[in-house]
Amino acid sequence: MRLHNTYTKAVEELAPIEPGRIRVYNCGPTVYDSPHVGNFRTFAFGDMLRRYLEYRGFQVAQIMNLTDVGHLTQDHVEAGVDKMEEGLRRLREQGVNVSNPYEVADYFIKEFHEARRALNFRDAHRFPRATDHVPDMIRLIQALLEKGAAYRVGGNVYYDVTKFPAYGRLSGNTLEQIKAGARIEINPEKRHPADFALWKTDPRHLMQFDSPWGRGFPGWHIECSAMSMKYLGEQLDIHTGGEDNIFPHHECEIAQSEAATGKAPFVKHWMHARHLLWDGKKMSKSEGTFFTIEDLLRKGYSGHAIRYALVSTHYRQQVNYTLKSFDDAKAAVARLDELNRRLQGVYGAGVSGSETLQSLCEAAEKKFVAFMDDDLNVSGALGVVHEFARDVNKALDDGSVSSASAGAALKTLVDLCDSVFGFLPPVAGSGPPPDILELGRSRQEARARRDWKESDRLRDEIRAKGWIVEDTKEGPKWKRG
RNA sequence: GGUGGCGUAGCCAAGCGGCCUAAGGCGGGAGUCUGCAAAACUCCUAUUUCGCCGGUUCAAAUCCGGCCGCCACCUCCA
Repeated sequence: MRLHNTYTKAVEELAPIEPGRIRVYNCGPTVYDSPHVGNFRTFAFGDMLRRYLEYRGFQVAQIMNLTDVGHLTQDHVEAGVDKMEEGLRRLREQGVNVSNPYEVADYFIKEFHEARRALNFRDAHRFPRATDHVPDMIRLIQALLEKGAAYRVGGNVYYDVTKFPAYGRLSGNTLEQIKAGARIEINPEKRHPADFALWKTDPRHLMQFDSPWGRGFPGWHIECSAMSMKYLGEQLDIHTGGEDNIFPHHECEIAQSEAATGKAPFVKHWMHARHLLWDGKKMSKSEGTFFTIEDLLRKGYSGHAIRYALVSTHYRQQVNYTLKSFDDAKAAVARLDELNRRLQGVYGAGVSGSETLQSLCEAAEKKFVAFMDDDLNVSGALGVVHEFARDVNKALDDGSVSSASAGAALKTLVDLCDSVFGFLPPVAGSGPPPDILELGRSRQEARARRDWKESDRLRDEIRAKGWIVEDTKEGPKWKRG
C-alpha cells in the first residue's frame, strides 16, 4: 500500500513501525466555533483512511485531538483576540446559556460528535482535549529547555528554530525565506522571527494554567506533540490534517517532537487534505457559502449522501462544491442502496441458480484494492464499484442468480461501500409494519383483478403513510418514502 | 515577492509515454420491461479530442519549454 508523504513530496510504501499495526494521529477540530463542510472533508478523509487500513488487515490506533484552548490569533500578544472569548460571545448572542470557556468547548464538542455520527464516522480510539493535557505539555517544554532547544524570556518560552537544522523541510519555508519574508511580525523577544511560543504568560487570556514560568497558557503547536506522543509513542506512522496545517503547525510539531526525543522521523507519513472551494471560491460567511453539516442535513441531504460527496474526490485534489455536488451524490448513493435491497431480497429468498457472481466479486475487489492501494485513488475505486453494480444488476435482471451468489455480491458491496467508504445506508431491518403490508396485499389483489383505480389509490395511501411500493418480477418491493 | 497545485465531455472526475477508437458518477436523449408509475438494464451523449502554442519520441492527455486562465500556502483557518 502506497501513500503520499508531504515531507518527501512522494508516494511511498507504507511500512509500519510495528508490523501489522498503524498509529495515526488526526489533527482534529478547534472547538470554539461550529465545524463546517470543509473541516469535515479533512476528517472524512481521516476516517476513510482508517477504514481502508482496517479493511487491509491493519490494526489501527487512531487518535483525534480536540483543541479547546482559545489560542490567540497571533503569537504576538498585543493585537491578539482570544478565540474562546469570541466563541463565548457568539453563543451568548444566539441565546445559548454558557458561562465559561469550558462550556463553550463542551457545546461545540457535542456539535462535532453529532456531525461526525451523522456522517457515519468510526470512533477514534481517543479524543484527547488539550486542556486535559497541560501537564504533559509542560513536561515537554521543560525537556526542550533542558536540551537547549528553547529559551525563556520572562514568563514566555520560545522554541529556538535555529537549533533545528531540518526546520522548513516539511513546508519548504526555510529560515532564510522566512527572514526575507515581510509578513512576519517583529517581536523583540524572539531571537529569530520564526521562533514560536511554547508558553505564554498573559493575564488577559481567558484560560489560565499554572506553570514553572507563571500563570498562562500553552502555545498552539505543543498540544499535538504532547498528546500524540502520549498516546501513540514517540514516533507515529501517519499524521493527517488540512493543508493549512503544513505551515506553521506541523513544521513546528516536527521541530518540537524531534528535538525533545532525539528520534527522527517523528512521523513517517505526513498526509494533508486540500481545502475545498464552494462555487469556485473559499467558503465565506458573508457569501453565505459557509455550510455546516447541520445546514446540509437540514436541506434534506442524508449523512450518507454528504459523506459520498466528501469522500469521492481524491484528498489531495482541490475540490469545488455546489449544492449540485450533493444532489449528484444523493443519486449515486440511491443507486447503490437500490442494489443493496435487491440483493438482500434474493439472498433472503433462498433460490438456487447460477453462481456466476463469485468471480465478478473477486475481480471487483481486486481492482478496488489496486486503486485504493495507490494513495487512495477513490475515483478509480468508485468506478470499479459502479461497474460492479451494473454487472450485478444485469445478472439479477436475467433472473438466474442464486441466493449464495447474491450473498457473495452482498458481501462485496458492503465491504467496499460500507466498511471502506461508509456511505451505504443500512437496509431497514424488517420492512414495513403489518398495517402497510396489509394495504400492499389489498393492492396486489386489486391488481390481480385489474382494478387499476383501486390499485393506484392504495399506492397513494401507502405513500401517504411514508412507504413506497414498487412492482417487480419478484413481487412488490418496499422502500421508505 | 517566495512555494506548491490545477486546467479532460453540460456538471463532477479517473487516466500520467503505446491495451486511450479517453474509466466511473450526475444530468440529458432513445429503447427494453411495466396496466401506469418506480426501479433496473441496453444504447447514445469528448471520434484528427484532453486550456493554447511549440518541441522530444516510432508513439503524448500523459515528457520538456513558453503562454493564458484558475486556486492554495507563506498570517487564525481542515
